[in-house]
Parts: sequence; structure tokens; C-alpha cells
Amino acid sequence: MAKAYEPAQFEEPIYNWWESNGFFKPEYAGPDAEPFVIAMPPPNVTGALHIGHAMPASIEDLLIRYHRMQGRAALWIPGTDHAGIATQLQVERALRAEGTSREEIGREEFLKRTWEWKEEYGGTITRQHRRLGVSCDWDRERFTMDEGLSKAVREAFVRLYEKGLIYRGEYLINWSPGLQTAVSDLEVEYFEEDGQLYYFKYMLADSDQYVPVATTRPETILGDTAVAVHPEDDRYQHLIGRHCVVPMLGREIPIIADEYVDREFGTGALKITPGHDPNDFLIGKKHNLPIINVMTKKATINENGGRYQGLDRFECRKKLWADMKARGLTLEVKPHRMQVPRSQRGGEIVEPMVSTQWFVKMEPLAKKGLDAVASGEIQIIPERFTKIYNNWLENIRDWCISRQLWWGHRIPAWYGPDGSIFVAHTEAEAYEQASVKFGPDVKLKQDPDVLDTWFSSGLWPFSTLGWPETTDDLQRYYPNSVMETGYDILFFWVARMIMSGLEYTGKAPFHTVYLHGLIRDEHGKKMSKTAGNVIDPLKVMDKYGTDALRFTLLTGSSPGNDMNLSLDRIAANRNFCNKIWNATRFVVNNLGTAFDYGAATWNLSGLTMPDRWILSRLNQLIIDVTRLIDNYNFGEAGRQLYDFFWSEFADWYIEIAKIRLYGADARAQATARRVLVYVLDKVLRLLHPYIPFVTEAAWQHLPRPDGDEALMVAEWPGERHTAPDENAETQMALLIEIIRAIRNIRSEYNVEPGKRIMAYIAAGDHFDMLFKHVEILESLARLDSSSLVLKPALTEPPAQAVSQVVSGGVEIFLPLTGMIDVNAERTRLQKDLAQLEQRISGSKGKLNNQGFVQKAPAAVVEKERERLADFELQLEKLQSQLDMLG
RNA sequence: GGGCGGUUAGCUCAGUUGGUUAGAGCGCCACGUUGACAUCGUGGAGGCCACAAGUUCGAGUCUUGUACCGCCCA
Repeated sequence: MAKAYEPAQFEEPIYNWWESNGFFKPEYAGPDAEPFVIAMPPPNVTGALHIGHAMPASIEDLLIRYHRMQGRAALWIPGTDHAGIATQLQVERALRAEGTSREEIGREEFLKRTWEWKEEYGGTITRQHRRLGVSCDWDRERFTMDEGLSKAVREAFVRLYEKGLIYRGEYLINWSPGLQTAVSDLEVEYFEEDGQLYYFKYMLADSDQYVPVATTRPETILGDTAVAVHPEDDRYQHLIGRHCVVPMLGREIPIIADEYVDREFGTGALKITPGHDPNDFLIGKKHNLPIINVMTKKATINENGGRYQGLDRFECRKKLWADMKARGLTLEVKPHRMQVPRSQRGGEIVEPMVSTQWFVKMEPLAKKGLDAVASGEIQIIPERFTKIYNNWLENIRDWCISRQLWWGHRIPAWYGPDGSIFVAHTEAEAYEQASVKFGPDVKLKQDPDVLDTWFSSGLWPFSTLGWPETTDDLQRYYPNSVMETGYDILFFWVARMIMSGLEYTGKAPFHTVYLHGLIRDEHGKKMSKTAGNVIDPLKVMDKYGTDALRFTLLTGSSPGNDMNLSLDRIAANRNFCNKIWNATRFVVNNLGTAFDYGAATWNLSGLTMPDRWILSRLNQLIIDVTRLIDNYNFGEAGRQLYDFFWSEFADWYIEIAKIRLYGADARAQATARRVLVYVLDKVLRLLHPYIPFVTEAAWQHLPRPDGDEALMVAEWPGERHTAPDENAETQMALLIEIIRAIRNIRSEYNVEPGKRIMAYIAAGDHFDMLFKHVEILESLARLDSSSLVLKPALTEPPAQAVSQVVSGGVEIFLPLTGMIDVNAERTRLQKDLAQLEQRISGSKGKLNNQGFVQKAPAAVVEKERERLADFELQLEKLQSQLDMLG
């Protein structure tokens, strides 16, 4: 093995080896294995890998590898999303660079170009994904616009339509003037921005009085169809039912009463523009007001705006206001904080506009979605997101699914000569339907729009398995097991998958939803190109290795919480990988030539206390890690593995094992080797789902029984070969405490690190144990064996010595000739004494408290008693040491 | 306006059902090239667990309130 951990040397070859051996395929587990299935959230097909992909990839791969090692038929389906708007914009940008446009080249040519674009860039993210070590079944890779998945989309559309759950209608939608398409409510974000509140006069039609009205958007005055006041507002009550005149246009509109009006806001009188405001739209419906659309699709004023026709909406605002001012219709303008709706993509201000679009009627679907979670059929982790999920579904609005784009699933609806609609799986089917009504020569026109990308991704858990066909895969791997994704797409995607799964397949698409947080920079800021704080996962993997990145992501966060990622932390975890590499290298290099994996050298009676200690700790680790992963606490499980490997196995067990490895006792040597290999093998298995590459690379160097060719398909540790050994754990804790105490003194007195020193130890009740392991003491505390005095009690402790009392009343004296400063020693011991006395009084306080003794569990009380006894023993010894100093 | 999350060491974060002296990594200080590892080892310093009240024998952990930061929904 190479001296240093160099992940670049082995990551790619190992990945290729895994894949070519078919380990990623669920079939490897055999036909009887219980499936464990995850559908990968499909990244944008033309996107590039960013840090936001690394988190889900790491978590999902961990889950998949863990369950695979537990013998499940683990299936992880990869794929990509056509990402309607995003992809179309990319291609349009390319066309612009060529001096042309999609309108110029036409729909057919544009789609051809987009497919070419997809073919060219589509593989990038997939290739990059592999570097993360994802063990997904690439043979089952899917794309949302594959023929099969497109068929699923049409099937879903037709079914919903036939059930009356899809309809076409004229409603107020969110229009994106730049993208020239409608977008759904979810694709609009609201920003609080500085704006102005414009106060002006709504002149009454039959008098020279006016109603003062305030608005944040004067240009919408052109579309006003009423002025509303609160029915109980004394200021305006007498005006209800009268009419006023739209400034500059002269249209007469009624003054109506509605409780929706907030008397405190503005002037208490509200202008109503049903054509360009969602709340006004509802009021307009309620009062049967006409809807006037004053804007074109480019957000310029249309013919309904009179002389303002042709102006951009913001120019119109200025011009109209100036004209009104000239006529004496304005009152004042005040600064005002307002909510501005902006497109999630592009950031332009979205215009509420009345338009004919396709909608999904959500209420019946939402009800199913709510029930599935309420009944526990689907569990959301972390649990608090359940409330957010419920809240959204309980207040759901119909989903606008048509998009005025070209790239996407074309809406399977055809129009007859009189506008009648034929929704069908295919064009032929539509003609068949139409010919019944119009005869065989009918000409149909397909709806030009495509579907919202999320409509197709909502089918992902089953469309990837072949639905609507009843394929073998669908039968075996549906429903999926876990849906793992970011909480930011809980509504966009997860809720819709649940609803469509229940609707189309009659089953919840998965039993668990695991939501991870977003990745931010090390100080919690959002990563962005402009802020320059973007961490590129590919560069990170080049520099530190994939495992370091994965381990950092998996242990640095807790479910549902955002994570601040820093390169320092990744470097630290690279060091951990190096530790694993070198510990393995040590073990492998010390196995000798005759290592036998079999039982011959596996002699339980030959186990030493440290052997039993590490085996006991390992056993507890297996139990804890398994439980924690089962509970989706990946971070905690990972940290426990880290601590065990570094702080127990490497720092103590390996150091102690060296004594036997370098010693002359062949049998002891064999036992140490056997335990080293055993523990290393198990802990590499436990670590494998986190850091697959270094564990596999290391494991390949270990001797192992026949049959297991790769760690990634080796068995998850489960059997308990040894019972928890409390005895060994207590003894080891004391041994460690003594060694640390001696090291501490050495360091404080600046004793040369390598120097063997003289020591006296009064071991009390622990004499037998310490005597048995005196070599460990000598070796790790660097004591001079020829002069070491280890006895149950010292009749004559050295007069000039640094002393210390540890647990169990064990006393240590280090006669550091010529270095002792009696005063400093006294101070040190007195400090210890004071601390001890404090603990004793605290402990006594507890035990004298009747409430504690009577109500606390017996084990806790007993533990406290033992603690007190030990403190008192230490106090006694410490006191006599102080007395000796004089 | 409604809801949710966060506040623990200089920095970034853990802390499962309440139970020894609250942990880690990085950073900091001192020492160190002992036959796995300087991507390392040994030792050390560093915390009113945001604040207040409550429940309890016992609270970082449970309840209520307050402050600040962030997010979602309207």
C-alpha cells in the first residue's frame, strides 16, 4: 500500500470495477431479496454538477449501500429531467449568439436543436455524478422525455381529464412577460421592496366630489372596474351604489361595499382591477364585475388603455400619473414597502393576467395526499415538515399546468373546427374521436402549449419503472422505499408525486420522505457566483477525494437543517480518510506471512483485556450505528464511527497491540493480529456507506474469508461475537486515565518525550489488573521498567516526587530528580483537592436529598454512591500526599 | 398576519428517550522526525448551553414568555 492516502489513484478504477461487476444492480441480491428502492431526484439534463447535487447523492447512496449490505435488492434509479424553461432558455441563448431566434427557426427546428443540445450536454451531469460514487443502476437510467415516460404523461393527462380533474379555463394566472409563458403560483416569489403608494381622486360621476384612493400600481387604473369600501365605513357609506369615473378613460364604474377592504390601509377606499390583481379578481367574481385586461403578453398597454396603448407597464405608470397630475386628480405620493411578485427564474416582475390555460383541480388529489400522511402510510422526516405539508395541501389552489413553451410534453389536446376539445393518448385517437362528430375529413389542431415540467416529474417514482405498462420492474420495485430530496421542493415535487402516485397507481409512491437542508457557505450565506463563495464539488473531489466530501456532507448536518460547508472541514475529513488508510496499512504490514483467517488463531481464552475492550466497544458501535442509520440520524452515526476509529481503535488499541506484535510470544502476536483484522474489517463495513472508496480500497488489502469479493456487497455487521464487557471497559478506562495522568505530568515538567522515567504506583485494589498490563503502562507512558515500583500499597513512597491520584484511589509518584518545585507541587495538589472537595459536596448534596434518593432510578442513585466513594478515597490519598510535602 | 427553524468554545457545528465533570473539527499554546500516519503524535487553554420564569429529586434537553437571526405560507 502507498504511504499516503491518494484517492485519485483508486476512486475511478474502483467505481468502474463495481459497475462492471453488476454490483449496482438489484438483481445481484437474488430474486428472493426484499427490494429497497430510491428514485433519484432527476437533475436538469443540461445542467452541471454543483454542490447542491452532492448532498442528495451522498445521502441516497448511503441509504442504498446500507440496505444493499443488509441483503436487500437495492435499486437506485438515476435519470435526468428535461427542465422545460431552463433548457429552453439555454438553447435560446445559443440561438441568439448565432444571430437567430426560436421564432425565426420555427418550432420543429427548435425542438430538433434542443434535442441535439440535450444529446451534447446531457451526459455531462451523469458523468460527473459518477464521481460521487453513486451506486445507481445505470442500465435503468431514464429521461423525462423518453418515449415511455412521455407515454406516462399522456396517460396521466387523459385519465385526469376523463375524471374531470383537468380543465381548460380563463383565470387570473401569473404571466412572465420575459419568458412569455404562464407560471404556477409556486414559481412566483414575493420580495419586500421599496415602492410608492399613490393617492389620487376618483371623481364621482354625478358630482364634483371624489373618493380618495391609494394604489401601488397606478397603471392598473386603466383596468379598474369598481371602487370598493368597507360596508361599515362611515366616511364612505353614503357613496355605496353611486358611480365614479376612471381617470383619463372616462369609464363609469360602481362604488361597491365589501368587507375585504381594510379601513386602515391607504384611504380606506380600494380600487378594484380584476384583470391584474389576484385579490381584486376574487372580489370581481363575487360582485360580477367585468374583467378588463389592459396589457399585452409583453406587458405593454393594449387597446383597452386608450391613449396609453403601446407603452410599457412602467412607462405607462409615469405617463398616466403625470397626466392625472396635470388634471388635478392626484393627491400625494408616499414611500411604501410592498410585496413584489417576481419570477423564480429570471427575477422579472410577474404580471397577474387573465388568460386561458389548463388547470388541475387539486382538491380531491390533495385530500388523498393528506390522508396518506395522516394515516402514517407516508412518514416525513423530519417530522415538523408534516405540518408544512398539511398546511399547503389544506389551502391548495388549482394548478396551472400549461406553459407557453416549446420544450416539453405537448398537451395531448386537439381542437376541432368549432373549438371543441379532444383529449387523447395519440393524434390518431383524437381524430377517431373527432370523426364521430365531424366526419372523416375533420381537421384538428393540437394545443400548442406544453406541460409544466413538474407534471412529468410528479410521475417519476412509477414512470421510471414502466408505468402505465404493468412491467416486471413496476411490480417488483413499486412502491419505492424512500424519497430523499431537499425541503425546498416539498410542494413542487414531493407533494405532487404523492398525489399522483395515489391517483394513478392507488398506492403511496414511497413510505418515507427524507428531506435534507440546503448547503450554504461556511458563514451561512447562500452560495452564488456573484458572491464568489461557490464550492465546486469537482474541484473539491480533485483536491481532497470524494470520500472527504461525502463524509463532510453526511456528518456535518442534521435532517432538514441547512448546512454551512467549509473547506477546512473537508480537509479534516480527508485526514480521517488518511488515518483509515494508514491504520489499514499498519495492520496489513504486520500480519506476517502466516495469517490465517480461520479459527486456529481465534482463541477466545487468549484475548487480553484490551482485546475484550475493543471488541466490546465495537459491538456497541455496531448496535448504535445500525440503530442511528435506521432512524435516519446519519450525522450522529458517522461521528460515532469517526470517534471510534480514531480515538479508540487507532489511538489506543493499535498502540497497545504493537507490544504483542513486536514481542516474542507467537500466540499473543497471532491473537493481536486476529483482533486487529476483525475490528478493522467490521468498522470498514460500517464506514462503507459513508466513504465507499477508501473503505473498499483498504478492505481489498485485508485477508478475508472466501466468497466476499467486494466490500460494497459484503454483509453488514450484525452478529454479536462478544457480549458487552463492562469489566474490560472499566479496566481500560482506568488504564487510560493513569497513562494520561503520567503523560500530563511529563508534559508539565517538560520531560523529554522519549525519556524512560522512574515511577512508583500504589495500585490498591487494582494491583492485579495493572500488574497484568504493566507492559502497556511502561510502553505508553514511557516508564523505565527496571525501576518501576508497582505495588498494592507503598510502605515508603518517594519523598521527592510529583504525585497524582486518579480514579480508584490509584496513586502515582514520579520522582523527577532535581525538577521538583515543592511549592508548585503543593499548589497543584491543593487545586486538585479543592476540585475534589467540590465534587464530594455536590455528590453528598444529591445523596442527602431525599427526593433524589427516593425518586431517581436505583441505578442512578447507586452510581452516585459509587462516585462519592471513589471521590472520598481519592481525597484521602491526596491529603496524605499533601502531608508528605510538608 | 399565520407557521417553522436557529441561538452551545474564537469559528463551524453535534448533543437519541431529562441522569457522572456539556462534546467534536478547525483555530490557538507547549513539546515531539519512538519501526501506520507531520494529511501525524502527546499534553494544554477555552463554555452563565441567548435571556426570564416554570415543571422536576435533577433541565443544554420539557413548558411558557421575551429578544435577535433565518425560512415558509398568506
